[in-house]
Amino acid sequence: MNETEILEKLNDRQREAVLATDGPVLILAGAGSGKTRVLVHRIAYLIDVVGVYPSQILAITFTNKAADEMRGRVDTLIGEGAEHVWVSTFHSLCVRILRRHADRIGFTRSFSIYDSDDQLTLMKSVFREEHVDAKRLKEKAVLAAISSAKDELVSPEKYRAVNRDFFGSQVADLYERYQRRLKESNAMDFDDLIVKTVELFEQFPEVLESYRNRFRYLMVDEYQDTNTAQFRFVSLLAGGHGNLCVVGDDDQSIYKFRGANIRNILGFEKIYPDAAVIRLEQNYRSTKHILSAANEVIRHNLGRKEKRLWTDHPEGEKIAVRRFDSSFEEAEYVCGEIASYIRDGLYDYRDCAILYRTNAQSRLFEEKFLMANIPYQIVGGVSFYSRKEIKDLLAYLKTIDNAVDDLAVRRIINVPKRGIGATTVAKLDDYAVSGGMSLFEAVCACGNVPTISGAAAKKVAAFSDFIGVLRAKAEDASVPDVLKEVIEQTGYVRELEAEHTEEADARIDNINELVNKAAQYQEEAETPTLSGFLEEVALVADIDTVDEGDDRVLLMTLHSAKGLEFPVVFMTGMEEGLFPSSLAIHADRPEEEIEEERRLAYVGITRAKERLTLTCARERMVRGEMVTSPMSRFIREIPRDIVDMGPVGAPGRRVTLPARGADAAIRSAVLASPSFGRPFPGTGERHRDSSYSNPYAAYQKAVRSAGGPAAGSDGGAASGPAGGSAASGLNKSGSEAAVPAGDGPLGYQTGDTVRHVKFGEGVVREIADGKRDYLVTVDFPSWGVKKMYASFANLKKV
DNA sequence: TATATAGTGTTTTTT
DNA sequence: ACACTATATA
Repeated sequence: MNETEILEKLNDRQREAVLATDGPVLILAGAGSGKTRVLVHRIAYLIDVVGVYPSQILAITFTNKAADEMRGRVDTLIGEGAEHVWVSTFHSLCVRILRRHADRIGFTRSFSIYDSDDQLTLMKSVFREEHVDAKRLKEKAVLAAISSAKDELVSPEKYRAVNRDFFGSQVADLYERYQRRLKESNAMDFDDLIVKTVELFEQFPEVLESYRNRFRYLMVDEYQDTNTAQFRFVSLLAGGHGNLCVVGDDDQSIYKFRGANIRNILGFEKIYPDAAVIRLEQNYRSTKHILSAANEVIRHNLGRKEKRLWTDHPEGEKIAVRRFDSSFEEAEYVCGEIASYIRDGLYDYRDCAILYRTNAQSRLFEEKFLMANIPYQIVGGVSFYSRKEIKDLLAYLKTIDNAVDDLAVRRIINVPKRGIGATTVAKLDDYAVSGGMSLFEAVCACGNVPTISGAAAKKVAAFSDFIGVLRAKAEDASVPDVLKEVIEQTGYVRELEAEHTEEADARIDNINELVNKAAQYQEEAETPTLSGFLEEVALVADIDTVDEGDDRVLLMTLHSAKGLEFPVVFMTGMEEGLFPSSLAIHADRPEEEIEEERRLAYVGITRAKERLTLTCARERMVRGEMVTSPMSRFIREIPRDIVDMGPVGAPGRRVTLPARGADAAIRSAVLASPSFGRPFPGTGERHRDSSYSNPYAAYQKAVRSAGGPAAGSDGGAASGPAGGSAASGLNKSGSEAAVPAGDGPLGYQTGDTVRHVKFGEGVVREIADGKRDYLVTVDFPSWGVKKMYASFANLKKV
């Protein structure tokens, strides 16, 4: 491409950003201002006009998803040679560097990467070793302190020097011990990946020099979220040539809890006085109303770089604000709205996203979506890789790959049960510690351990032989083959198959999925290795696995939503105490914390392209307790003239009707009904009903593993609210709700065979007349008995 | 050594 | 509400 072609599709500011190739550049990119576009065009310009080799360009992102997207767009725009541009996340880039030079800092190239579960396990072990009473000091609190220290590049020694109080010196001890254990296990935690790379660069200038020569042009995305360690890493790399282009938006800095240092972006010009500063303020994503809401909310923050996003898009719909009596009604409303969008052909499921502050909030929506048969995907929460069966199998791979990974060995030494109990393991452990060896070395030498009896020793020896066989196999087998061998030889799946429970079946599905991932890795990796696979597995975030092609509603936290956009966004749980979180409200320095929450609100609002709905509930269950909350201040910060308060009343009054999908007659009928304006009938009962929540858990597993509510499920949905006593309050269709029971409005009745879009044909068992909708029980031969609301199920008589 | 049970504490957000 | 831990028991 020539210069004109690259520049013609950009606005003035964007063009400026592309043309500022050399020296430090700060691009303040407001939400939706086309920053990825700028970065990709900048790369094209560097290669095609400036003549930089693709391999000399490095772009760093925070998530694999962002990296993949940029990779794809670079490939499309540039074509030939584009594959040599480095596009990577901080963490995977650091792993690549560390593997190459691991021996210099006392590790081998097959070092393990510990996730937060592993960290906790290790810290618990350190507590035991140090005889620390877990009642006095929490493992998680210590890990948090250590993590913050690492974010700030504070070593155990330095930590000790700075924190002289009791807690401080205790943590310093544990920090030191923890690091030693990691090193003995040839393992690093997430934070170490950055810290160790910085150490490598600082201790071995020639290594740093080689990377400085290699990467002549650096670009860092989401710069507002870099912590001190990442900042140092970037500064070191850019140190020679100074060609460092950072892109960020201080208003979207939402990772302070993870050590993100907003000063990195606010002070960029101080650190690099000759930096070119470019502001991208034209928004290409949202309507005028949505943008105004975002601008008005974020305006309440002090100490930000003044900017005001604008757009030439139409005004669009006003911001819908809906307040409900309970969180159940809130979920029902959102569900009903989405159903009506689909019914009216306005949007697809994939156009809609539900955002919330905490992962726990997803449950309510999930229940409603299951009932309504709406396809959905939850991002975050329990990760695929943190499931027991997956962690077990990965621990086998780690044991094969990195024999000194004590944590992995300990995890599988008696999985499946082979009669090596806690006592034997403790003896092996003692022997290992006294002999200064790893646990697995002790296992191999168990014949020499005097305290272990003959019978136990035999079992331990069998285990070490077993690993030996697997290791031999791993020498020349592919990753999926090694994994399959482990599954076969351990009988892991056979054992699960024998259980014949839904949970076991879900676990088997997960295992198959893991084999698929291994096979995919083997296909795609340049030089596939066990370490490489384990690393890829360790560094994926849940958001990375979201497939744009699937037609489903996405549910995720506001944090996960950063960088994404959707035509329709619901921001839910907009209540004081939840969002902003009560932890922020009652923090030592509340103003600061509230500002971070406000930035989170800003991120949420700016995800919406066309429609934005903010919902809140007067009452909701929080950890088993009913909590009453006022509406979030962030709603109040939006000017009233761009807010649509709903069909009846204003926020603060009872608003429980859908804005759409109900005509005037229906509306007045519902208004007149005795249930309107009173606590939702039966919600409390329903939630206490264990038949509702328990099967749901199993159902949920099946759903998650199969990627949608339609697959892999059976009886779960059958145990909905008993007898339809608490009918769906708000459904999409007024006409169905208003007509009395009978086969007239539904077009079928008990005994009829009906067709469902997902479950196929089934026989109607029961039609219960709920308050506002019918609850239909259908027996699907291949899926089991299901209860569903008539207006959502869209059943057709056959 | 493995399992059932009662009691305990916990959560904001995540690479 | 839920998961995890310590304890008792087979």
